[in-house]
Amino acid sequence: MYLSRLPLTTLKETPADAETVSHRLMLRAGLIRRLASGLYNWMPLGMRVLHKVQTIVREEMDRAGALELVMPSVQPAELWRESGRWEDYGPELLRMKDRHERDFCLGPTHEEVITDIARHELMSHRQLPVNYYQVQTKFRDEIRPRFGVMRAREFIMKDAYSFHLDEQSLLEGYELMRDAYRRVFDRLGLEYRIVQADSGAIGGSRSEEFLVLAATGEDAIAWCDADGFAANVEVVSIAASGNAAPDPSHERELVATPGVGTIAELARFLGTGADRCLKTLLVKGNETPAVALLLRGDHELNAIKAQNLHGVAAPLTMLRGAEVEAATGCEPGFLGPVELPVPMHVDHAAAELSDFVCGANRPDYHYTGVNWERDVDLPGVADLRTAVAGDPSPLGGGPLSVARGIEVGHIFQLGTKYSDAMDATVLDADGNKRSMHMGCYGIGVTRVVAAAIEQNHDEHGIIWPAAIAPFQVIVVPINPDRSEVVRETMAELHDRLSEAGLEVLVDDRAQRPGFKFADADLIGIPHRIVIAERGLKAGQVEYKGRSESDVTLVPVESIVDFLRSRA
RNA sequence: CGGGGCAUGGCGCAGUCUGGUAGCGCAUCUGCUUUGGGAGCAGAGGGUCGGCGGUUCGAAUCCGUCUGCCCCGACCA
Repeated sequence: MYLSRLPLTTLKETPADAETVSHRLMLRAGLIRRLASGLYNWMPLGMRVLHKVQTIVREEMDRAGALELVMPSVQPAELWRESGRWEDYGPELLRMKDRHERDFCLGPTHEEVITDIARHELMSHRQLPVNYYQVQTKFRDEIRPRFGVMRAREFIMKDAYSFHLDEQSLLEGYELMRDAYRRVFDRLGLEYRIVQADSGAIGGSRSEEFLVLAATGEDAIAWCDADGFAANVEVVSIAASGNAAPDPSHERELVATPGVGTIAELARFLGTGADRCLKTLLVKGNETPAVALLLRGDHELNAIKAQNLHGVAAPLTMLRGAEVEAATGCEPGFLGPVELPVPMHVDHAAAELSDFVCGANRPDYHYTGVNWERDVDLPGVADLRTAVAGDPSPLGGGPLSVARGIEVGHIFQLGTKYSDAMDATVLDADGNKRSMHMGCYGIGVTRVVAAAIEQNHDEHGIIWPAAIAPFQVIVVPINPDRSEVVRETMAELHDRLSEAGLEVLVDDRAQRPGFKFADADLIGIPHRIVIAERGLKAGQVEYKGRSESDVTLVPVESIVDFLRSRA
């Protein structure tokens, strides 16, 4: 393809709103254009990348025996009522009515529809197992779309759903998908990890995430090389250290702390550490208006763990200022467990504190030198906090490391959650009706593109992994309008490389060399060939790989073989 | 949803406080020159200053209201 025929508008200036590298580069390179918040147009160059990702995904799904189909993105509400998710899914589900006032939604995922298909099409255990998949547009009305296509509202997902007679078969199907996913991400050329994960709104039992390692990732993963543990930090359980709280050495004292309402301010005000303070968080309860959660000041509450506690309403909801006052008689910022009139849970680490600091349930006052049992009964102890680097691995192999990542794939064992709710059954060999066991498996196709850029770029632009580059080779003629031999060689290389099956982009625009080099680097084509009059005198053109700094001279006639040896 | 901010040619911004004929850079078009890392000169086109309402002789600028967009935020207790 000749670049003069591709309206490529690259931007020299960085768009103001783009925060992350991938978002900036995708806009600057003309891969995407924003239509509205969280909604993006995929321009021709970006579409080529998207196609390549989709092709790899399809090839590996087909190889694993999955069957492609496509389901509507508009879905009738009845199905969602059947599964219970019309009520459960919340405002992320975009709902609408048709002209007859019937309820519909834009599909954020397709468990309901596929289960409906399965209960009509699958009757006998002899048809199982089956795995259906599609590559299709999803819509999730995110609270805050951001980072370009990384967290967009409309995005492309490959979703697959498997149906099995029993748990053993589900396990086998799950492993098959796990292997297929590994092949997909290996072929994409991405550095990733597979980690245990929370199954969230999709439901089911076991699930694992595929995370592309990148500093800008929205997820954090914890792992231990010694024992092979790896999980999303939000699901890492933290055992009690086994250390009892040291004996009290201070008397409890009421201290005036005017206006000191945060842990950071408190620690500074008292000249102590946040890890010597107790923070008291009030959340909505399901039996009482409020439940208090007590954590060490330097620790973070883990929402998933907290909402599984007895008495805590799910999803976890923090109380607002007025609600806190109604429940405790004190404004936020000065709460503590001493004589607090609400049910409480305390984290292991907080239960091991002695002589700690906490709010006095009086505005502008805290207690110091507080001790469990002596000053306040120790509430139920639980694992409430999110793991951090250095916490012990649950498998006992030593301290955990923590890194950030981008979730690009997620696989679940759903079990019979949807098949029970929607009566998706088959007859087994004995003629008995049995709910099918289900698995579901997703890859964020559009997000993969952004993740690839986060992981592969430099100060000049994108450096595409070979498998998903929009073109493999870019040919840059120097001043073609002034040199007939350059012009001829340009046309010759275009034809020869194309015939050799290479995807070639020829920059025949009437631009100066520097301009073309800058664009070639920005759009990240892996292989670059420069045609110049001076090299042609020796019958040579110049080759440079996108991530290399040195140029190689190659005879014109052997350029195809040379490129093949590099590809 | 709460808090903060922004809205002025295609993009990035100034001008708003202190009302008086709408500007800069990039991009686009034409011509000449230039030609190995985002060229120079000359000229040209393109904006009802987000919408509506108000104040005023006069509004991008002041007031009200609506809309859109961006950032931060379950961490505060």
